[in-house]
Order: sequence, then C-alpha cells, then structure tokens
Amino acid sequence: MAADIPDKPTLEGIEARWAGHWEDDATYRFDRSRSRAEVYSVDTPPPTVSGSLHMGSVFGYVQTDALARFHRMRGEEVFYPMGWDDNGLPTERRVENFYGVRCDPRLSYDPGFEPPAKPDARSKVSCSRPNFVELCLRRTTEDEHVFEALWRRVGLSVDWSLTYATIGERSRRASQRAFLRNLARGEAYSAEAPSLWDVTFQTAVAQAELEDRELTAAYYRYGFTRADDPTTKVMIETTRPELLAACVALVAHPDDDRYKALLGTTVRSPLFEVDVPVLAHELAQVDKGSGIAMICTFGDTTDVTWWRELQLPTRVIVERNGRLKADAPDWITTDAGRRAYAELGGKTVKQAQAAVIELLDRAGELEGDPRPTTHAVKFFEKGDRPLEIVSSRQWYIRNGGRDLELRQTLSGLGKQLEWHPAWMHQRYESWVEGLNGDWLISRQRFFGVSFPLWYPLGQDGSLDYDHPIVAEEAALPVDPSSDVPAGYTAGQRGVPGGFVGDPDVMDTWATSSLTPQIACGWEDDPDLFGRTFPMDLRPQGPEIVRTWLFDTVVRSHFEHAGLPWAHTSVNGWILDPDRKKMSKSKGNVVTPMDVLDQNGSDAVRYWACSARPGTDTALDPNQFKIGRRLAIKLLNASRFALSFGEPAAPAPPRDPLDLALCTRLGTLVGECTTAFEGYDYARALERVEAFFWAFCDDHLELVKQRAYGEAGDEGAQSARAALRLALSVMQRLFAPFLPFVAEEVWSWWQEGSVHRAPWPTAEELPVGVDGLVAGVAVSALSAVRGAKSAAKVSMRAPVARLRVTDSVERLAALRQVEGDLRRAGAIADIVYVEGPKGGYQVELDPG
RNA sequence: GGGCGUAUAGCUCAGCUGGUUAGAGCGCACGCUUCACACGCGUGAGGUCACAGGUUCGAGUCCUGUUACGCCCACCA
Repeated sequence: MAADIPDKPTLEGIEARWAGHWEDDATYRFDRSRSRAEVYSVDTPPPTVSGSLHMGSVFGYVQTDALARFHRMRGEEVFYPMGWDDNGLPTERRVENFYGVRCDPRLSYDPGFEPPAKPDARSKVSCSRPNFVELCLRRTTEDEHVFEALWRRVGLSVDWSLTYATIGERSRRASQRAFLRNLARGEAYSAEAPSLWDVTFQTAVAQAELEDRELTAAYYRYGFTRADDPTTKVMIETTRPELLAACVALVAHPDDDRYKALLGTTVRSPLFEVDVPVLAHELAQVDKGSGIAMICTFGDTTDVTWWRELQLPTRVIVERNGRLKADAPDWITTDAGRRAYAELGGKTVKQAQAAVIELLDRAGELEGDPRPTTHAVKFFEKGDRPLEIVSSRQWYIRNGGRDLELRQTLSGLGKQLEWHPAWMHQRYESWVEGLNGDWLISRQRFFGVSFPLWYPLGQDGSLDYDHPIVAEEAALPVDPSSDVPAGYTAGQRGVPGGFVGDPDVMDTWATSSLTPQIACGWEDDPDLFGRTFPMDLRPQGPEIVRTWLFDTVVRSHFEHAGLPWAHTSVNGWILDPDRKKMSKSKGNVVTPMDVLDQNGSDAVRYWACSARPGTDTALDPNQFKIGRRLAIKLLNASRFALSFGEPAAPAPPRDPLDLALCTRLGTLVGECTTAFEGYDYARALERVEAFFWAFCDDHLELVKQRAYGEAGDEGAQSARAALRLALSVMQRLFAPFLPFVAEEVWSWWQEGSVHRAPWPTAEELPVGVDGLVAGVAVSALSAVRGAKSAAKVSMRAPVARLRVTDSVERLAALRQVEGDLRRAGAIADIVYVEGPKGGYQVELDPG
C-alpha cells in the first residue's frame, strides 16, 4: 500500500497525468441509458471562440464544474456537453483582421482563393461570401482547439464527445427548424420598419445588443418661420441639426400654453424652406429645450414613436453607410433649399453637422452660442459609431415587446426559474419590463445561419415578401443562396417569375437561444432529448441575462410551452486588483494559460470557487497561492495519515478523540451537502477547507504518536481507522474543487476515480459522541504551545506540569484525551483543578 | 428617473434564520531543524462591523434614511 505513495509528493505534472487518465477511462462520459430522473443536465455556455481568453472565462466555468462534479458524485448522471459559439459578427471581425480580407457578397466563389500572406489591415482583400465563410470555419476550428486545451487543463468534467458548434450542421438545422415553426405559428414575421442600424457593420441590430455611451454634444437653437406670421419664429433646440433636412414636424405638449395657438399650423424650416406641421403629443416635454421638438426621420427612438403615432411622412436623408444622400431629396423644392442641401450631400453625419451649423450661422439663423451638454447615445455594443435609425425590411420574433399578455407570460416563466443567487432574477424582470419592440433577428452579414427562405420574383421583377417560399424541414439545413426551393429550377434564380434567396443571416442569439435544443438533440435524437430535456442548470454570466437567457426562455416557451431548465446560476464579474472591471483596453488582462502554468489548475480553481455565487471578485494572485498551498497540504497530510498503515482489522474507531473527529466529520458533510444543494459551492469549499486545516494542525498533532503505536496497539488501530475515515471524507469533499490533487491522493489507496466515488454521507461515520473532548484538547494544547512560544523554545520542549482550571464537565472531557494531550505537548504531569473558568498554567521543564 | 448588489482588521473575504470577549487567510511582528509538509509549524499585534436614526433585554445581523463604489433597466428632442 504505502509503496504506491511517493516519498516526496508533488503537484508537478498531475494535470497532464490525470487529464490523460480521465480521457482514457471515459470518467466523465455520459451514460445515455439513464432515465431523465437520474440525469442532471447542464446547458453549458458556448464560449465565443473568436473572443480573447481571459480569467473571466475560467471563473464561471470552474464554478459550474464544481456543481457538476457534486451532482455526479451524488449519483446523478451528469449530461455536460460543450459548445463553441463561432457564428456571428465577432468571428467575422476576427477573420477580417486575422487574414486581411473583406467579404464582398457580389463576388462569386473562387476555389483557389488564398488570403494574403501578410495581412494588411488598411487594404483588405475582397473575397466572395463562400470564400469568406471558409476562412471563418478555418479560423474557428483553430480557436476551438485552443479553448478545448484550456478547458481540459483547468479540469472541466465535460464529456468531450458531446460538443457542438453554433455554425455546425446540427445548430443550423435546429435554428432553421425553430424559425420555420415560429413562422408557421405566427411567432416570427417580417416587416419594413425603422430599426437601429450600425453604419460601420451595415447591419440592423437588436435592442439587446445596445449600450448607452455618454457623449459630449451641444444644443443648437434656431427658428422655424410661422406661415401665418412670417415675422415670428418658433425656436427649437436640437443636438442633431444635421437632420434638419429630414424634419417632418414640430411637436409640443398639448397643454403647453406657449404653443397651443400654433397647433395645427404650419412652419417653414430654415435653410431648406420645407413646410412642416406643428403637432401635439403627450411625450413632448415642456421643460426640455424650448419645449417644442423638431421631429426628423429618424434622429432617435422618440422620433420613431412620434412618426408612427402621428402618421408623419418618411423623409430619409441618412443612408446605410452613415452618409447623407448625395442629391437633394424631392421634398426640398426651393432653389435656396436645394443649394443648401448641396453643401451636405455625401457627407458623413458628423461632417454634415458641421456644414449645417456653418450654413445656419452664415444665414444668421443660429441664436446664441451652442449650449454644451452630455447625453447618452445608443451604440451597438461592438461598434464605435453611434447608431442611426433606418427603415428596412427585417425579420422579427415576438418577445412580448409589443404584446402585454406574452410579456406577462415570459415574466411568469422568469419567476418559475430558480435563480442562484435569487436576486439575479431582478435583471431578467427589469429587462422584460423595459422591452420596447419585438426581437429583430435578421442581420445583413455573412457568417451565420441563413434564413431557410426564398421569395417569389414577380414578372415585373418585384419581390413578394408576403409569401416567402419556405424550406422543407427534412431538407434542413439549407443555404438559400445556393439551394433551390422545391418546384423551381436553379435557372430561375433571380429571373422574373423565379425566385431569390433571403440574403440575410440570423442574429447569433437566434441560434444560441436554442442551445438546450441543440445540445439535447431536439428532433435529431429524440431518445437523448427525452433523457436530458428540459435541462437542470443554465450557468452564465450576468451580462447576457437579457440576451442568452431571456431569448432561450422565449424560444422554449414557443416550442415546448415551458422553461428549458429548472435552475440558472449567474456568476459575478472579475475585477482587477484595483476593483475595476477587467478589460482588454485597460491592458489588465492576464492570459489564463500563464496563470495555470504558474500556479497549477487546482490553485486557480480554488480562487474561482472561493468567490460567492454572483459576487464580483477581484483577481487576487494571493488567492492562487493559498489554493496551491492547500493542494500541497492535501498531498502531504494524505501521505502522512496513510503512512501509519491500514488498521489490522476493520475495527471502527473507539478512542474518544477519534470518535469526536467522526462526529464533527458528520457535521461537516451535512454542511457541505446543504451548501451544494443550494448551489453555494463557495460555502462548501470554505467549510471543508477550514475543517481540513484544523484537522492537520490539531487532530493529526494530537494523535500522531498514538497512531505510531506509542500508546499501544488498540489506540493505534483506532487512530489509524479514524484518520482513514477522515481522509476518505475530506478527499471526496475536496474533489469538486481540486479535482487533480484529490484524484492523486485518492489513487494512492482507493480503487477507481474519486470523481465517480459516492458523495460522503453522515451514515458512513460512527456517531453519538460528546463533541467536548476535541474542544478541550485543542484549547489545552494551544495553551501549552503559547507558553513554549513565549519562552522561545521548541514545541518539543518538555513540560513539567500543566495545571488546568475548568468546569467539571470540561475537566472530565479533558481526562478522556489526557494521553494524546501529554504526548502531543510532551507534558509530564497534568493537574486538574475545578474552577469557574478555563485557565491554564504551564510549567516548562527547567532541564 | 426606477432597480439590484457591495460597504466588517493594512489587503482579500467569512459571519446562514439577531444571543456570551467579531472570525479566517494573506501581510506584519516574534519564535521553532517538531521524526508529513520550511511550498512548513507555533504564538501574537491589529477592527468606533460606511454614516445617522429606530425596533429589541440584546443589532455586524432587522427597519428607515444618507453616503461611496459597481452594475442593470428606462421614450436620454
């Protein structure tokens, strides 16, 4: 037995060794013969493989892994797949920069295309969409290898035979199938409507992808001329004077006495000389600016509301590339107006603003100086130019944004879900409350899941958007740009009377919102689906509650009329040591592999698992050291406790101190189990860690001489049996957190993997012993240590006499452990004195 | 504007349903060749529990308000 235990145990190399064994032994392989009731299934977040690896990636995944390992040891069959989120804009951007290419959908496929040997960010080489998609696939395959290596290194107990990619065939099939069913049931629809538009990426974006950024701006004040009284002007203030040419109305509050008389009249815009009506609307704020607003199509989302509710005309001047239309629009009819517009045509929004100000100023129309302000402007979260609003045809999925009943249903599903921690539910609720439109899922991009649709082309060349030709489910996935719909021939593509494919791709969340269906084999593998869905746990980061979590609930509600999982755990943020959010731009991101190399996987896992669920946590290198120390201590303590040999007979512990240890182990097991059942891995770790250090410092010190045999055979047998029980329990309790070192020490004396060993229970342990003995023994030993420390002598220095003053009960308990105490403290004589309070007098041996 | 979270020793954090002198680790100080571990062990110093009220026999813990930091949401001319 002891021959299997290294003399000098070390952490070096254990990650590679055990990762290899786990792979060879299929330790984490999902057993699909188990029923749904026996399965615990985890909807693992597919990491964005084109994103950079950072410690935040490790943080949440390790916490989830600890939960998964607990459930596995409890006897549940853990379904723990891993996905790769490789479709979408992040990959496109990465591929553009990595290879120095740009997708031009007008080009046709070039089978021999190779990207430039030296990518030049300033002059990217154009390639066709199929070539571009090929490069995306090539890049993501590489990225996925890097991610898998990291996950294996950090010890995630996923079943690596269960992987999927969001651009993979199964994902595309599921996305298209779910969309077609949404369409058939009326849950998806297309519409021509104003939507938020990113001029850099030239795609529509969804509400969930917005973020506000504070920008400095200025209010410009100028007047519209009253038609009934050309000598009087109606002053407005705006931050977007460049949209003056797109003005369709002025709006004031109906109760605003200043403007009541104007309502229903017409005013003429400066420079462009366009007549617009003055109208009333409740949303106009009396105390904002001059109290009367210039409505343009479209300056912001309020303009859209007014435009819709007041049925105003559409006057678009900003094009999809973020520049003003080159030629004067037809609603500007005067020569002066058209001359003014000629100064703006073709300019970017920013340039146009400067030009308009210049024109207004020259014409003497500006009143006063610009009034500086800062205001929040909507940006695409991945973009760096403000969003514009353009009108375009897009696909939407209903999400309650314009339907109170659906919104309430989805809100109710959020309440049914068990949130860990519970207060994270608030994010979901406030998101649902604030929805202001349906979910825009179409993107004018290239690397994503196509819409499985074609549109009939009329004899006049017009597209019939109202009667899309849908793909057959059996044919999925399809690519409408190359596949031909049933009933047509390839030659009919793009010709009158024929068809055209939908050119757009789905928003990446339209696929990610189906990860439970994709991972569980929805429709593709009904047997697996029946054993794994609905899933047990959705772990995720807090920033994507509004996207990934909410969207997944929406899809599951439509497709399965219920929640896709029972629980969700939301992890916190990683903050750098200055308590700032980690971000690449601040240069405070460290590479996870380096951290793992320097500290060891278990040490990094210790750090991650020390963080309370949902709580923001500083990246503190100190925590790695503490974790590493713990792992090393587990090696040494295990080796030591096992070195006394096996008890001769399978006799249970009999010594009072050993039995007290067993009792406290039982309490520990209860605490850890309760904590894990409540998804509080951190509390479980804290408990077993504290117990383990006390075990090493006190119990091991108190019993080691007895375990050597210095107090006779019976005492030795009891000590050895108790040490082994304690070791068995603690090694298993540590296994979810420190899987490598736990497996290492377990392998020295046990059969099989600790990760498939049963989670410990109190029933394994002898019970019914007064816990007082451990406490009195430890406090007496501490007193002796203190005296020796004060005298600056070795802990082995002999003590002539220890005089203990204490209550009758505590003295009685101490008598039961007198032998261990004397040996541990090298105490010759112990004197017991009944007294009011615990007190110790230590007489060191003068010799 | 609405909401959530955090605030406890120099640092990182525990403290669950209110109950005796508020805990841990790191760091610091002083020691210890102790036959598992010097990547170790022992001992110790260090805290008006953010602030102000209130409830209670008793508040770090409950209530009200305030402040700071982080975050979410909002129709932010």
